[in-house]
Amino acid sequence: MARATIKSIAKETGYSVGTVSNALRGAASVKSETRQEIQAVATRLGYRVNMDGLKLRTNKSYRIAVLVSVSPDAAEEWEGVEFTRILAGISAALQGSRYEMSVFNVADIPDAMTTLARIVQDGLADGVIFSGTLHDDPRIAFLQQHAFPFVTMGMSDSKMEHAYVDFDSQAAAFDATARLVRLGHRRIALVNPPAELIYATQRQTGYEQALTDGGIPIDSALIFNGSTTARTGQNSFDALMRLPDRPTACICANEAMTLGVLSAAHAAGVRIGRDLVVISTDDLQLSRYFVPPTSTYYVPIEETSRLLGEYMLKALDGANPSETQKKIRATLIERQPDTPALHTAPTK
Amino acid sequence: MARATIKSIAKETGYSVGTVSNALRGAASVKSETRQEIQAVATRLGYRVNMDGLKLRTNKSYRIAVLVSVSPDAAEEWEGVEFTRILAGISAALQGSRYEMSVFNVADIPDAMTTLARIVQDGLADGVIFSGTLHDDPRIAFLQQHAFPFVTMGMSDSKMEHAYVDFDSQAAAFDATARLVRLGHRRIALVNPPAELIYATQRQTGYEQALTDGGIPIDSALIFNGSTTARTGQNSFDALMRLPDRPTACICANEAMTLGVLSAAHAAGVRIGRDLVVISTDDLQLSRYFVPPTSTYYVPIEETSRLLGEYMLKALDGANPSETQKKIRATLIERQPDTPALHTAPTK
DNA sequence: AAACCATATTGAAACGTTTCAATTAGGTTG
DNA sequence: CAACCTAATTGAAACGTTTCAATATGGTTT
Repeated sequence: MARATIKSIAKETGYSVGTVSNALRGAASVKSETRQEIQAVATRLGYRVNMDGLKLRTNKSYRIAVLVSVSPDAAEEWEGVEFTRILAGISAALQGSRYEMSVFNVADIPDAMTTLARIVQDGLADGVIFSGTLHDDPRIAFLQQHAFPFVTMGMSDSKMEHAYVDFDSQAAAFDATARLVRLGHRRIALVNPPAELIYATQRQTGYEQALTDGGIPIDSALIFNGSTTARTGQNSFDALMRLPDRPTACICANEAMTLGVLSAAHAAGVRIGRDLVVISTDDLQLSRYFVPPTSTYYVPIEETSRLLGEYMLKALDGANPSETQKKIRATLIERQPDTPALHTAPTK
Repeated sequence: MARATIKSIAKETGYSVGTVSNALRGAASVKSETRQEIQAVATRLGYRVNMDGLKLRTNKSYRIAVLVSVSPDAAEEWEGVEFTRILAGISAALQGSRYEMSVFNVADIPDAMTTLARIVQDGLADGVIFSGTLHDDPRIAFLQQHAFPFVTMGMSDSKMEHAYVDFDSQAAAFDATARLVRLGHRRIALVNPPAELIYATQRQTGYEQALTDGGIPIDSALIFNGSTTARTGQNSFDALMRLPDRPTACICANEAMTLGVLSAAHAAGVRIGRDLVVISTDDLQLSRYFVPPTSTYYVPIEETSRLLGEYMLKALDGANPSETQKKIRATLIERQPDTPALHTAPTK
């Protein structure tokens, strides 16, 4: 039993293929009784549009490209990003639309650029979603220049407005820092993503603002940038321990970095929660299983990525950028007792 | 400048579309000079086949469905599976072929079954890849019944041969257990995935065999099954501690479970490496950052998943199942000193 | 009753590809 | 030279869809 097509419905109902096509798309030119009759037959026969025919005719791809970065240099490392959940959220949002999600693995920014060029030129997709926005992001510039629809995870510094879903990293960093300051900490380290990332700057801004509000001078020796891996956390901790005036607290950007800090602290015999208070941002709710568990600012990743998909559909529908922008606040989950700063810094 | 098509190449070369089509596919019926001439023009014009036209004509989808399980009940948990790397491996293998990878999110087995039904009936894909094979796996039965090509990550107990890539879980569990037995451990716990998974059985078989070889009785109170999450590790540890005769070692199935055990041990004041030796299997190389780091049997996940893609292509090419089956050995990475079993079990 | 209008439907072309029967050209055999 | 064979190429149909000019139908206005 072959799949029902417009042609088979035409034969069944006696109308022409043109009418059936128009009826199925709910065109006003078709008399409403006719439309209902045709639609009834269509559902009876279990008609589902053949996207290949549709795409061929319309020259649209009905595809949303999702750029997923798999950096080979971090192959031996874990970057703490659960892309599965992001993809799940996006495809959930696309459910019911004619669009489907298509995953494009990219290694780095140049690779992303060539991929985007292919997508735009060869019409591989009708829209793009990607994350990790940079300062002067070349991907955004390219897509805007070609008037190609896209949604980013993370906002940008582009002059031109565009669709995005962002975490309020600045607010989270501010809150975390202010909280530590209130507890009496004056030497607070920031373990941050690479500086070219917009949200690294956002975090640093929030951090510095809270310090300034608390009358604490900013010390660049306490700020670290690196890939969001455990190794970076480890390296940062080791560097911190070499400082003459050691920090009593540390704010990490994600679970992987936190894990690295805890790991290095354990190796160095530094007691987390007493000698060093660690607080981080968290998508996977993993920090509750750390030794010891750490307090985190939690962001619901799946819900967030559903928004990515929804905004993509809106953008393809020609929506105004202002309707497709959202900043999501993280919520604090406390797992460590509010430990005040100790007066004496730990000695190795 | 529109994209080159067979038609435009026909016009350019003076041959008919039929000849061009045959030439581009390297058909022997086309004279070799003609073929070369046409192919030269094709590359000059940057011709790339339009898959929509191709698919419409051939009624093939040129698509490989990858079933990715995103269980909503584990939404708040981390299952320790890095699907990003799996997808990257598969799409790397598909690179250069005409096939593309398509991600299908499924919540559970029934959901997977309806998804598979749609894939098979509506021709959504030409082949399927999925992981987590079960005893009497209904997915495998369904696909075999419909003679639909597929490759599994993990072998099955199906009577009919099929393509798979598997880790040698049994060997890894055997080695791990035997190693602990050599160190004098006699009470060894096994923290295992749900029993319906084939590899849970494989692990248990290896474990029991090593115990039997060492003359140690098998105690079912030391065997735990549950989702591969940190919570399961935590729960297992708590149950272990309630036993009158506590274990001195524990073998975990993945990083997430290991993390849960470490976390619970920390909470209970049990010293890992002294009171309890933990060893696990590991895909992400994450265990080296645990507190304390744990020894693991490591499986290179990206390379493994590239095989999944390669076998899929072979299977679509009608390859014999025997050419598309592989069992991969894990390699031991030691991170804890070889701690012998203590005589006195820890008291809480 | 002729002319016009609005509404509903039709028919055919087009998107890019493969496939296959039919055709052509050239060579070999009887 | 007629008949046949082989090799190379052509032409057209088909896949499922949209789109749009053309047509048909019936009603209203002049």
